Amino acid sequence: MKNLKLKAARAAKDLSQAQLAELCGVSRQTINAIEKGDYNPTINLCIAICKALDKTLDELFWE
Amino acid sequence: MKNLKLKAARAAKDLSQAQLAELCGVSRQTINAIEKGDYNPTINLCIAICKALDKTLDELFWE
DNA sequence: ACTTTTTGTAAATTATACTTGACATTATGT
DNA sequence: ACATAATGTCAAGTATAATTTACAAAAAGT
Repeated sequence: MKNLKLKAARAAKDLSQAQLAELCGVSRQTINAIEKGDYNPTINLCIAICKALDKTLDELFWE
Repeated sequence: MKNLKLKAARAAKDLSQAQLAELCGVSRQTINAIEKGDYNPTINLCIAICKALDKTLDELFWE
């Protein structure tokens, strides 16, 4: 299941997947895979993504 | 850094590390390591832990 | 005191998150 | 139409989350 909340939050900040990846210190493919929803990132990466997008874990990764 | 919020939430449910591990489908050592704080669990495991303890991600894993 | 449960910790293995590099496709702009 | 940026996806490699087995040390119970 795709993570549309993440996709929307990234769009709201006008960031590309590559730019968000840079901010989080991971590869573009990793961000793409998370948005696509076909895997299971670590909590530290989720936190880095949240901070980059000014969101909390519950806002982006809770059902 | 130890995850004391997790430890407290588990205590509040009167669950041992082994019982919580069972509920989450992981090993006791994994729960121990997360409480001890020396590593980086996946988001799916964090969510399983939250559900077992009736907490949200922000309550247990957000600083 | 003794027993039992719970916790802390370690080493070796397995599963999987994440990387790099590459290419195709879709959007956006001029 | 053409160029460029952005996204989707694959395959092979590396890093590390999570497992198993095992043992020692606290904590809790009787």
